[in-house]
Amino acid sequence: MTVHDRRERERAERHQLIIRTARDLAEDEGWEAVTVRRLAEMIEYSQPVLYSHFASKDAIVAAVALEGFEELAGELREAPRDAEGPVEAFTAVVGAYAAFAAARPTLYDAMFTLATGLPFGRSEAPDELKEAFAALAAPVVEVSGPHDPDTFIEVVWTALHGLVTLTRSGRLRADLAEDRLDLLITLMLAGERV
Amino acid sequence: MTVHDRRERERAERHQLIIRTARDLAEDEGWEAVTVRRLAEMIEYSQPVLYSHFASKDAIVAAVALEGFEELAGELREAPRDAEGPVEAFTAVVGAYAAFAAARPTLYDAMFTLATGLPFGRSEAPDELKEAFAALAAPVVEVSGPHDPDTFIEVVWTALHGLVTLTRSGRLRADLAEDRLDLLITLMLAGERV
DNA sequence: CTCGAACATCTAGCACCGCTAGGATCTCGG
DNA sequence: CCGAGATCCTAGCGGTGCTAGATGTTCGAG
Repeated sequence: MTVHDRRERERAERHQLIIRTARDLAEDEGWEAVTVRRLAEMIEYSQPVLYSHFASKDAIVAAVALEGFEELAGELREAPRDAEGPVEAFTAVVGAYAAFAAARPTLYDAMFTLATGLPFGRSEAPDELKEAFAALAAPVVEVSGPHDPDTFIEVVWTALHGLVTLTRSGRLRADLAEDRLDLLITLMLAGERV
Repeated sequence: MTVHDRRERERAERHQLIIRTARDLAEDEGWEAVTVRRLAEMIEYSQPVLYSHFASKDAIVAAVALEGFEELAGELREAPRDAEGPVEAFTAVVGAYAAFAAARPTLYDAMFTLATGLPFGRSEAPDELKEAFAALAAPVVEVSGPHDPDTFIEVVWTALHGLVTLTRSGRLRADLAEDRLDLLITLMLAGERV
């Protein structure tokens, strides 16, 4: 029994090692450097053992993406903690989202550009995803004003996503990211007073 | 002289044929089906001739993307033509942008997700790009209200981009795309009255 | 009119990719 | 002690983007 347990524990550790290695490598050299061969070499196992843990390479980046959603959820929950009033809470959570994307661009790519296989819509989505969305939604609906709350949160989220995505693409004036975020917040909050 | 001219003309035609074939194939079967081998087979030439026209496969999708920016610019210029007043012009151009992305998702991907090599920022950007941006910017700055016009147009564009991107990712309630667009327009216009 | 340079094109192949079949090795219960 | 099952690796398949070198074709100078 104990031997079997140790095996399972070691297997779980190796599972995590794969995810961490993939993430580290992606952050160091970009996702295009993350290949199954390279990963296998780094964890000092042959390629087939990777496939005993994950069905495909995409499943590995999906696992990294899931870690990302978990971390994002944590930071979004933390952000509005000390806020005084709904407007400040909204500003805090939106700022935290933008900060997350700016600080972990590679992870953000995995979550939104690479891991297309992850289900999102409604019920079949993983918990990590729903929790991240909920953590963003909570302070946002508080300032939805006269608008439909579900639509409002979706619009805020998509706008935020577009902002952080294009900011990093080099297609905007690079040094003015903060100004854009401030204006976006202003515009979203202006709706409250309509 | 005339022979040489004919050669050049045929070469230019083949250049266009490559771009059109890549675009058609991508629209039919997705960008992952667009390989150099497949392209070569379809235009009935060997692979190296593709490389006599384009430096890399990425350069081919960049050429498709450039076509996309040209078309987008055209539609954005056309949209506000019959508008009465700046608000209607703004609504029209924003709607045209969303309609373009919804109608040509494959092309939109080439423009914003795949063709990362295309320079955008400021001066070194291709004309097609600057014109598309300008066509969007013209009606948008008219409703920028008290905000900095340059920042306002960037925010509108990024928000719009995020909206159309995530709408197609299946991570939003699929049937409510119009509601989201309407709300986004409302929020952006609310700034005018601040 | 001829012949060598320049051009156009193709065949074949390199190094890599994701992924997997099949065999070797090790572990462990009976 | 032995056979079954788990574990892991070697080797390879069919694909990718890209290119070196050979082959044919065209054209202008002598």
